[in-house]
Amino acid sequence: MASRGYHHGDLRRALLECAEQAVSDGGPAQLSLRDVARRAGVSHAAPAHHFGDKRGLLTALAAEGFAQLARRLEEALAERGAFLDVAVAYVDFAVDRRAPFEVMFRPDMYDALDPTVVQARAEAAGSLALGLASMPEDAVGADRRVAELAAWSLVHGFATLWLGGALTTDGRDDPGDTARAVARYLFDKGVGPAR
Amino acid sequence: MASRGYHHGDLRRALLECAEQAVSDGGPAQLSLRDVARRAGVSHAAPAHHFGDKRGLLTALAAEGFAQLARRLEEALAERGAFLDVAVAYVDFAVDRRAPFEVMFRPDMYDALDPTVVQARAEAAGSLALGLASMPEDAVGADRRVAELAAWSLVHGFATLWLGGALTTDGRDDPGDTARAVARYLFDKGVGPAR
DNA sequence: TGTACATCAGTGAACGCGCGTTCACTGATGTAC
DNA sequence: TGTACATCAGTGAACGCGCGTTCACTGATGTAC
Repeated sequence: MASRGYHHGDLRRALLECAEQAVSDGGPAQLSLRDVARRAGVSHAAPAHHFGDKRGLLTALAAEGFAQLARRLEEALAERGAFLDVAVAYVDFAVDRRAPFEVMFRPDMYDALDPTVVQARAEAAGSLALGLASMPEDAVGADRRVAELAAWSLVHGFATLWLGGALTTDGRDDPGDTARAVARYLFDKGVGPAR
Repeated sequence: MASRGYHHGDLRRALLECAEQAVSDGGPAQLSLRDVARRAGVSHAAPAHHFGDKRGLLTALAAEGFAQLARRLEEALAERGAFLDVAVAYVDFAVDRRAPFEVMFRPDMYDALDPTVVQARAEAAGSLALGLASMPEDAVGADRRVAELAAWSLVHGFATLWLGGALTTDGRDDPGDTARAVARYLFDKGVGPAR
């Protein structure tokens, strides 16, 4: 636990945080173990010691990301109780936890079959579906599977476009607000101004 | 125009096609000029000769992609005339022109301000909006801008999730069919079975 | 029909760089006695 | 309280590799005369 000296204390944690920063700066593909080590002020061989190899580091990042997304969606559902809030939470996660989000949906870059990843991802998907289940029956329609897919596509697409800089922010600059208006659109057409 | 010999004929075209293949194989980030040259059976300095540098090649790829997307959306609108068809065309493009699609929405990798790119992108966006304009007034609702955003998010999200392998194809394996059901959901809830 | 010349598409050698991975090592820590 | 030892986190030198870019070049083509 000594923060200085030969032993770091919690280097694994620190490396993950630096990796996240690195992904934020240059995207998942630019990530390099040496850069992460540099950011953490540690020898370049240290990351390999903790994660085996580059793939291992990305796998850890993805697993953490899914776990946190699941937690956030659950919280939104528990606190607010409506699908709209879950949708907004999804977009919020993508925006302020951009790095893990981008890694998570690039399964070719990490071990997507890693048990930790698989479980965390299932939890996140479950929360989203649960959010949808809170909608009144007639708003969801006949095919619940299609509704789930549409809901996921909508929030995921909005988040992706936003992150990709494809959306011009004319006027409203808070993605959460815009996301709410868009998500509301899915189940309640003809809304007035957002919020 | 001689296809053999020192002069290639249309090496620029050939390089773009090889680049697309390379992106299909390994993603945009893996693209390397040397690999593209190798695929085209040409010296590794040749791509630089045509595109200046790596960024130039990706810019050309993106410009072509947006132009083709715009064309496809226009065609779908002209032939079928309904928003649903435009939505399906968007997803189809993403699926069978995966490589350019992935490049297009990673604007940090190329020169997004390139005039050719800007124009082609605007055309594509216009076609999508036009598709939406074909919907009856009461299906679109009060805020057309939000409707456009929702529509784009929906198709883009679906396409992205599909490409990312996030969607388990239980049963229906044609993305177009599923996309149609999902898109229909946006404006016409409570549909029965897809198609 | 033939010759000189300009143009430019494509070559290939060379450069320096950052990377992932390996491996023998060393320093710090905790535990057994 | 002190000593020996096992454990393991982190080091640093070394390797081989593929990359982007540069640059003087060469071969093919078209055009002027």
